[in-house]
Amino acid sequence: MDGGGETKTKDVGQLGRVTIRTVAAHSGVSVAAVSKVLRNAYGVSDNLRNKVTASIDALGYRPSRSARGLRGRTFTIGVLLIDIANPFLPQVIAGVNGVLAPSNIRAMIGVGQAETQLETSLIESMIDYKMDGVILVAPRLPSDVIATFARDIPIVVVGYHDPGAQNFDTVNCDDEAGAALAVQALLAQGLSDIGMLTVEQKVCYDVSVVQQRERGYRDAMAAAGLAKQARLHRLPENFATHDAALSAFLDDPERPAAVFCWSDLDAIPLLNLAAARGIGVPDQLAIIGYDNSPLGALNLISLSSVDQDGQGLGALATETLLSRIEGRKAALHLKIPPSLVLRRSAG
Amino acid sequence: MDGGGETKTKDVGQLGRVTIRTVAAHSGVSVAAVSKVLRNAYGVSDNLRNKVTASIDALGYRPSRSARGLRGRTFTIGVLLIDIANPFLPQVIAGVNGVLAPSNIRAMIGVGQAETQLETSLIESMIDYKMDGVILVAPRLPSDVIATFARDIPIVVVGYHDPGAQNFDTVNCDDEAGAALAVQALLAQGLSDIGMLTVEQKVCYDVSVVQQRERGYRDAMAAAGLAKQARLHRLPENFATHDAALSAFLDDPERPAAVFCWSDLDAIPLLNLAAARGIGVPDQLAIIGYDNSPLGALNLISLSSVDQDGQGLGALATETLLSRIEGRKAALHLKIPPSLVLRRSAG
DNA sequence: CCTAAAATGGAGAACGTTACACATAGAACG
DNA sequence: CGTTCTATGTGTAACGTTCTCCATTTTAGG
Repeated sequence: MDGGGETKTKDVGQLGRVTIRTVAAHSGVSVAAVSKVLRNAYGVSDNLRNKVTASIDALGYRPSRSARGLRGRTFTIGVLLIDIANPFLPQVIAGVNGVLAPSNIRAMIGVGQAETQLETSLIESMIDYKMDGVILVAPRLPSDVIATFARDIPIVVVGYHDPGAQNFDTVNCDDEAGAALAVQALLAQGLSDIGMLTVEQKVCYDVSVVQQRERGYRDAMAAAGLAKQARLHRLPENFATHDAALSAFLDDPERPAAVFCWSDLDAIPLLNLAAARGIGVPDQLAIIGYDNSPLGALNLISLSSVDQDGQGLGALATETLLSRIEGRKAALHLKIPPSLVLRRSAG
Repeated sequence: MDGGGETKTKDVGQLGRVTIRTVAAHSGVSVAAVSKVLRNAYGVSDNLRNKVTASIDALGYRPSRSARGLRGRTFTIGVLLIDIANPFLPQVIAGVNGVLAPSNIRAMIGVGQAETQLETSLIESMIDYKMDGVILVAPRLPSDVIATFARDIPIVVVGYHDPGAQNFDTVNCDDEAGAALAVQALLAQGLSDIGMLTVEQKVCYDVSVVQQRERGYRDAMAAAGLAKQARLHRLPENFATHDAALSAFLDDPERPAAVFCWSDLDAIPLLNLAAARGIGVPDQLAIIGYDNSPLGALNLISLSSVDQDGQGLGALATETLLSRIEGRKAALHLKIPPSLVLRRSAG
């Protein structure tokens, strides 16, 4: 039988793709039995399992995900990223891949480029591919649109504060607490003239991390008896115009002595522009960013920043999605705590 | 009939997924006719096409990619990235997405994390999903392994110099020319004591961009009559130990007056470490990197760097893959020219 | 008008796997 | 030994679409 098996291996190799039928013939059992082994279904003897597993190994069989998608699981999850250049996102992906590595589940990533139509199209592609579930990272989609998708596929959303959602899960850093950490650190340094640089976000503002960070800033200022001094400086939505807006902020004669910036994406350019103007950081302007991106750690930049543990977020979102895929219906809304990393720009 | 069509829309919405059978019934034609319309196949009258298209729109029908994968095209291409944190890669992805945007083809990305096993597993997933083709970006896979995969799926490889490959295409920046640009710029500044910082790469060194950049450096030095002075300083393969190696390079009493660095990934930390040591850049050490990553443009860093047009690479790779998917068999090996961006670190 | 060629639309099987129903063998119990 | 229960393995249809073959209709030319 073994010799025959080897002969068949060679013949099969010339006949095209190894299918479940090939494995069944090779191990002398039915197609349904092979399928049961593959799905780890109940009602399989050890003997049969060993026979089938040996044939799978000998033939190098891999199931077709397309065929599986018609009836069962594909062992793939989709991850939709708002864009790929944000230095926070590699950490999230590392967290996702870290959880999946020991399994046969793989992550496929779509990059939405902060365009609602492309985001929608990519989610649809993931549904049409019958992926087992989807993680959305900072999507620009209204909650009811996500809920509609959630009828077709399990969904976990990261960087999206919608605690009332019932059809999908959310996993977030506690952005209010993060902003408060920044304000408190500046206060602890004797600074009280503390502004916040935020950014315009017309789409989905109510569920955005931006709104949460603004609220955290305002509440922390109020808690310190500085509610009247709290000031938001709002950058325009179009990222390409941020340098001009940051320059205007720096050149404003009423510029605060310290600033909490909504993201390292703008804190680092701010620091850079300040240096070019001879504005001393932190002496004339203390700066705290958000995300603790790796480039902020460079000595030449040395940005203080709130760390939201992107890797932890990615890992938790993945575990949450896997539990939803397994059948959980009740929505989970999870928050992880931020931390503050102090560097030269403040403290 | 129109009223009946509307009634059916509502009923179908309650019966689950809209399938090709739903569309056929709605438009009063056969399943095969609808399929012909979807595939833009020959033998479809305008009248029938209009009827079917109207039904598709009315029902919001989207074909199942799983089902399509069993027999036809899925209109999805896979992109395998070596890792996601490399600042060059967002440009590549932007190039890919730019070419695909007007079509219904979508890109799904896998992140290999420079691990051969994970890379292999992700490519297999893309094959098992019956994606139409795959772009591999700087893969750590031997040429014969890629050729084996290319028997199952159209492949274009980026950042991988294998001009003899017959079963897959390559799209690269001319890395030799890029290195030469850097050397020539330093020579033009009167510098002749020019070293190169490169990195150990045991896997696939022969096809690597590293080897090409080393060769370009050596040839340019030789062309300037400086062959004897050409020196490579090799960083270890483990990225986590690069800071220590860069520090050792900076502390070496025989440190050259200028250095061409294989990548901004190490050029920026080098610049950072030099500043921390009070080493004047470019006066005591001129530095040119490779990739022209966005952070190198920050005033606080201001790194001179070879630009390899990541976006152009991504776009060209995508177009090349699409032509291979359409049936081209002859291998293409394309190179695009680099350019040099001079900033404060050299120039 | 007739004939031949081209265009059109449909029937039905293929694609590769899963899930369900059920026949049968083996185990447990009186 | 006979009956009941449990475990195992199999047959077969479903899943949603594409592809091939071919019957019929339409078009073109004499």
